[in-house]
Amino acid sequence: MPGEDRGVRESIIVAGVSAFRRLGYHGASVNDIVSEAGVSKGGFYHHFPSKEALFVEVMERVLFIREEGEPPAPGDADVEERLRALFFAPLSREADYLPILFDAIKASAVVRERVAELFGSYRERCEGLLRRGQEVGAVRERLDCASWAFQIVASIEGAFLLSVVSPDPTGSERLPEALDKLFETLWRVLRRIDI
Amino acid sequence: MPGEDRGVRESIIVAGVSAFRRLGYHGASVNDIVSEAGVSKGGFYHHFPSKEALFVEVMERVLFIREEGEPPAPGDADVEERLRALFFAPLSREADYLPILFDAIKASAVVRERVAELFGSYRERCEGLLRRGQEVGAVRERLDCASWAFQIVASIEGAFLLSVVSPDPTGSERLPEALDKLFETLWRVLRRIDI
Amino acid sequence: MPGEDRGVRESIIVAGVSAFRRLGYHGASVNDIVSEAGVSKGGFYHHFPSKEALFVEVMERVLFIREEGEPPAPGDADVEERLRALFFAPLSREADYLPILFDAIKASAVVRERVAELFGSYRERCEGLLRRGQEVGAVRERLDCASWAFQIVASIEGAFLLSVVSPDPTGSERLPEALDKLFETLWRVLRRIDI
Amino acid sequence: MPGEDRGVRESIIVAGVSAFRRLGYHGASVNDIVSEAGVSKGGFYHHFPSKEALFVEVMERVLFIREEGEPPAPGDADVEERLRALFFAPLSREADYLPILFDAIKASAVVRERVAELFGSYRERCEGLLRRGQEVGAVRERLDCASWAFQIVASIEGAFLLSVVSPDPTGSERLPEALDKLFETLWRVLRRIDI
DNA sequence: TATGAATGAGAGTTCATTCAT
DNA sequence: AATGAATGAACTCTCATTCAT
Repeated sequence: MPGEDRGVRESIIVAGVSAFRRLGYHGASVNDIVSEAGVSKGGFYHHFPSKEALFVEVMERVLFIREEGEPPAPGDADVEERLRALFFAPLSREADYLPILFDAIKASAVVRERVAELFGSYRERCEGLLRRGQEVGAVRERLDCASWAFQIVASIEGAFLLSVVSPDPTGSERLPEALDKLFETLWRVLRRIDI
Repeated sequence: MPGEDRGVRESIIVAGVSAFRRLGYHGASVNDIVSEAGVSKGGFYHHFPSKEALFVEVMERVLFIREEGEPPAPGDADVEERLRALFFAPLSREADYLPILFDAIKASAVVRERVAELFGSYRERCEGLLRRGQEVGAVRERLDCASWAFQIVASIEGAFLLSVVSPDPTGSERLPEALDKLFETLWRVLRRIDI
Repeated sequence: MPGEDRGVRESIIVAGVSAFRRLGYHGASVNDIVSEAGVSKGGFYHHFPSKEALFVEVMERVLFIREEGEPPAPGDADVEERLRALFFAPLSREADYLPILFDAIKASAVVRERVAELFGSYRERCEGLLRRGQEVGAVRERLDCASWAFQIVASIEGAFLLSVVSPDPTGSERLPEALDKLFETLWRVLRRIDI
Repeated sequence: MPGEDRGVRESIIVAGVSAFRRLGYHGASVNDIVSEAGVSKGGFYHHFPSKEALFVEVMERVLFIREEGEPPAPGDADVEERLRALFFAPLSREADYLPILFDAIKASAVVRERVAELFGSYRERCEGLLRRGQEVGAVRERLDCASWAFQIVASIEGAFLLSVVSPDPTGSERLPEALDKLFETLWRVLRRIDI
């Protein structure tokens, strides 16, 4: 029964998302996950070849920044809007997964590669947008797009990281606000011919 | 023999630094550490109550940004220099320890608290410096110092994080250069009355 | 459809022969076998009550020395020819199945019994042939046929065993040649009135 | 305490010998072995890196045919005696370990290599002895020593194999007697200029 | 007939920690 | 102070077999 099938897989993934979040990659045992999912151990390994494989799937689901919001804007001066959309897209993912990622990264080459890909593609999309801005005249001409793309991603990921580490709610409450300010500043810097 | 004693502790810490870096917090077993240190297991537990305790000590040593370089500047307009020093201080620490931190953070409340403290104090020092800059007139008056301090730390830590994940050397080679540009930009923004 | 039915059974057996050879009795899982056979797990258990049952069937097919080549010789002095045929018959079976047999023998009483039967019947046929040789005058009278039959079988099986274990091709290349020499010697010994 | 140390290792090996014999390589679990040895699982893995490693050690102990009984005979015509000693040496080892060996051989390359070595060295010693017999004049000159050495080992191992498989005690009771006859025959054949 | 998802006991192995010496 | 053998719970993963569909 395909519905049931998808149901079991799905419930394992959901349990995985929750268990990994609560306990970390190493802290969450397959037993934890299957008992939370209400599935037998054999069932788990019927659907996933390993705990690592489940984690990769969980990661895709939780961290992947969807491409939406970007392509439907082929216009002229909408570079700002598109950059803004890209900038705030990570806010939609589950912020507290960043440390868990790094919990897994030493244990799994696959995770390492996937994360590098993730950040790399994000950086590339930033860079592409900046270049397009230059063509259109919305971004200042003499600008090292690659280096600025790196910096943008770094600021965002760093903000996530800090908001997660800080145990007081003030820190995490500050996140959207901080990103807001960050974007305004960056945008000012980027669009001026001369700062 | 107190000299020997300190020698044993020290060699355990050194081995810990290296083993944790290579293998991560979970990946490095106490066996790995003691055999690298040339110390017996009993010796290890004589000096450290647990693996976690060693990790905290290793963390202090590797990540703690020393207060030095800051106090010797009580002058007037040297806020820029002091901010620059603070900004680049993390570069001297071992960059690849950031993911290892997150490997440990889920497994140890102590580590979690210490990391929060670490980032918190760094942010506070940034904020203090910015306020001092406002007093002296080196930083523009109307500036949310707390929020900008957050942003500065985020950019730095984010840059480290990306440089660690990216497998290509370009990414990590880019780090000092990127931080350089980041600082210049930020400083321009911070000091101008009007951007 | 009976044709299809036999086809499924057959393909399971063929896959079993191959999987057991490659991986051994314990090493070959039912999954390995059914996926090699292109059959579902349910299909497997429809045709065989257990993995052990399949192995017994595989064993029959691979190891059983067929009676053919023997009965069509009711003549007088053809004892030598018939003994020679019996002697070399095992060469036609798949030599590398001997260790796999022993892989299974501890796990299955049925296999154990069947193997004992197999070797027993071979020994009996040897013994019968020797006795017939005595009647006919082709084999020396005073000869402990039972004991010599045992010895013949031992030499053959031992040769197989060694040829399988030895990793260098010389060893296995030597097998037919060695059996040749062995037969010549034995035959000389057996047929002489006095050695 | 070195005495205690050797005691634990020893008791694990003894339990291994017994458990492997009763249950086979796959059938004997580490749990079986440690509970028979009265040792904890951790203790087992403190002394042996794996079940496979224990098996290799057990195998050495049970199957290795010690070199003794051979070197103290540098004389002239004692080739017969030395060959006889070599021939019957395997009788002192534990006969029923042969199938267990093959149970393990598919699962472990190390075991496979060690067994090949074992049989190979035995064959070489046979061959050397035959050559020495030729020099001394005790063995007929025109004799393919390599091929006969192979045949001797094959006969012995095959006899063991059969004696183990056959469930009736007659079969195993027959073993020393059969080896006796086998040796007499072989020796006659080997020493005669013309058979 | 045929499917393949589900089972769950049990496999080998790891590891932080303890403690008798 | 120092040793390293010993512990045992917990780990990830396997697999022959069952059974609802």
